[in-house]
Amino acid sequence: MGRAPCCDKANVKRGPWSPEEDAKLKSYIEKHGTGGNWIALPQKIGLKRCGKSCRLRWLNYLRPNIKHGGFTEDEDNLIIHLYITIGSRWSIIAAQLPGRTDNDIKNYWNTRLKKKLLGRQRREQQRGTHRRGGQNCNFSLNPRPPPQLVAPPPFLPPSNSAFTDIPITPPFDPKFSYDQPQILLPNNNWENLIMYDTSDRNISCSQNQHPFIKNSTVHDQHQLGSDINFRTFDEENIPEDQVMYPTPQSDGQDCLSAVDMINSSWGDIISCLFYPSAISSYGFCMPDENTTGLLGYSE
DNA sequence: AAACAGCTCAACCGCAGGGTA
DNA sequence: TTACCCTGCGGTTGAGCTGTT
Repeated sequence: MGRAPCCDKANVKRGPWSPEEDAKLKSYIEKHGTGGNWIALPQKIGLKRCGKSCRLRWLNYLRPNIKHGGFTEDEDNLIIHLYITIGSRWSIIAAQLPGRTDNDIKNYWNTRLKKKLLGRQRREQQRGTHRRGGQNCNFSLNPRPPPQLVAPPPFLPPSNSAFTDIPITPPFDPKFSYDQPQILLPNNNWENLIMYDTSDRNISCSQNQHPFIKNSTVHDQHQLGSDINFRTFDEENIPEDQVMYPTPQSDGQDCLSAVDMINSSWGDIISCLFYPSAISSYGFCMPDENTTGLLGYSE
């Protein structure tokens, strides 16, 4: 038996939306909201549309402050960077670009940006191997690794710092995932946890503090034994002068800025940290059997 | 002017996962 | 625990537009 359809396809209109339909939907949602039920919405308004279609139309077209087309160079670079870092997670990428929808970005990537990046890659290859952070670096347009990462990125912790490697022994806690990332520590002490990026800059993270926001408090932080599961941060009303910006890298490949990160959930950021690609700025190391982690304590 | 190819992007589809009875 | 409903997501489609021959 097949899956039950979400609506009666014989009795719903499909295809492009008319201005009248747009007006009906927009006016209703602006007055009453969605009511938390998209399926029931079209019947309430008297639209012969599937609830999913209404939702899509609102989110991608009618919602206020939507921008269409005209992507800036900065937006291009951010999309490329995020795609290479986290793959085709369009909703997360869209969350970093105010006014842009995941559908728009997906279309833009598939029709133009991918070609642009391929062109850039070809030019780089013609000029020789692209170098970054002192290491050879070839990136791929299929960057998202399978869920079980085994090979660590090319990164070594700074040799001259007071740094103690903490062995992280696989297999990972099965709770580890993109969406509920965890940092596994060998004990409960995570005072002055240090995170390194690929250019040896460090970002200190004291207990209960957002690593990029001074004097911030971590809410809903779960610590079970040696597992720390970051979940929710109070991301509103953060004074600009309280945000610590990681400095741009000398090779021009900027890392994600702290502000960009604040606009998304911390889980997304940690995902980036744990899923570095060849040119990811933040080089958390996914250990194999012989590597130690890049989590460390200052002394 | 017509035919064709390539491109764009709105819309659709099916699946996964969360919530709830 | 299970079944069902709903939402959100990423992949895909196809109508319409634009450029080329």
